[in-house]
Amino acid sequence: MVICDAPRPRNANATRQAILEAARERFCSESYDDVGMRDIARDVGVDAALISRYFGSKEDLFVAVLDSCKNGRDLMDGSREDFGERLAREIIYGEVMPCQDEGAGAKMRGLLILLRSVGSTKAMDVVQRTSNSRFFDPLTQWIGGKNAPVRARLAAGLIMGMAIGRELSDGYASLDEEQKTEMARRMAVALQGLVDD
Amino acid sequence: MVICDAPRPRNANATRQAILEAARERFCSESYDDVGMRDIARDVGVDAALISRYFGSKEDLFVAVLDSCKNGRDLMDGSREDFGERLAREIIYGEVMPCQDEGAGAKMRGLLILLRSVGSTKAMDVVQRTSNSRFFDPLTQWIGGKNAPVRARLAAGLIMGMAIGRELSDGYASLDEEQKTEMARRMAVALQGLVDD
DNA sequence: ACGCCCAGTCAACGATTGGTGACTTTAAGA
DNA sequence: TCTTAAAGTCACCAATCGTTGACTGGGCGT
Repeated sequence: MVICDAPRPRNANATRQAILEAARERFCSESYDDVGMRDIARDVGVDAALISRYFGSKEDLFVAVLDSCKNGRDLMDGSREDFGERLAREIIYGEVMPCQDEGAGAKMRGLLILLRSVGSTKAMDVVQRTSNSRFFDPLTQWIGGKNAPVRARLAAGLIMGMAIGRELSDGYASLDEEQKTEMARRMAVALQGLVDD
Repeated sequence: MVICDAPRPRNANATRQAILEAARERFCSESYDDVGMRDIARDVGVDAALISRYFGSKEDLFVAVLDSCKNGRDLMDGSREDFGERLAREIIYGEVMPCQDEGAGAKMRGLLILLRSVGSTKAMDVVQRTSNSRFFDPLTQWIGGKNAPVRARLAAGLIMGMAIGRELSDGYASLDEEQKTEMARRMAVALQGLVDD
């Protein structure tokens, strides 16, 4: 997205970071398969070969990206009481997608990438191997209480489902403001119920 | 999956149907991108060129598959009262995936394909163009009542989210039987609440 | 029994993919 | 200023993709 015409200063560390950020941006707005090394390279203003050089393979880069983002852990910041409402607003009212750099939507990047990866067999292998320690376990611990694993998984599923639903419905464009409010309300209740219970 | 060594009788219509079924099977267990024309052809026991010949392009084949399957409409058969429970069991207890030919899981093929397509840009274009009339509208009508569009979308999102969650958690292998039961119960309640309300 | 039409095969195409090794260029230290 | 290690580029590879056009062979009508 951000192409800088000025020649980038020769700084391996900064370049590596820039690649990581560009990849993160790509991976959360397109699927694993749809993202090409050359796309990322073009975003950074660098040759694609450099990415292989720094990160090994595309799969390794993907893992590095998953490691670099917050995987929804930020969602657990803030009060427990309005978790449902906060998250529902984040999902319904467009602050989630597209993911802007360091913007409000940044919170859910890890989840978005998870979501985008559902299709690809290769990406799912990676995600499956790491999603427990990376996402479910922290969420489970944060939720706590009785049946925490079950509630955490339901909550995660709910969140992802809503994100997909939003995607499929083109941002709920066909719903009027009242319906959106109703949707946010219901979703907040459902989520909060899983946190509290 | 099903490879028949015996030479298939020369019957264009039957072959066309066989291709459609094999493609449906593939598309609901792998993503659009991961499914290759050659894979489908091998399943049927036919050359890949024949598929292009019969269906035009891969995208056209995908549309034909979406048209040919029931898109979850079967879910609306049976009583309204235990919809939540039926569906929850279907999702949690493995009758959904993998989709078997004409088996219990066949009901949700359309949804599964939807799910598998989330990643691919090309497949999503197709799905987005058609998912309203194909899926959301019938569901909305079946659900009926106040805020039907909102409730239908929430239900669809919930279902898809649970399916993804299951996928990510390798069929909830890490949950014991009691936890699975609890999960099914909670999910049934959530779904039924959306249908009834 | 012959011939024809069409179901199906085969080889190859152009494009695109991730990845590799040799090359060039830059910046920093002596 | 000269040297050198590293940063970055370039050309190319092997594999795979969907798709095409020329070809083959079997079954049906006559």
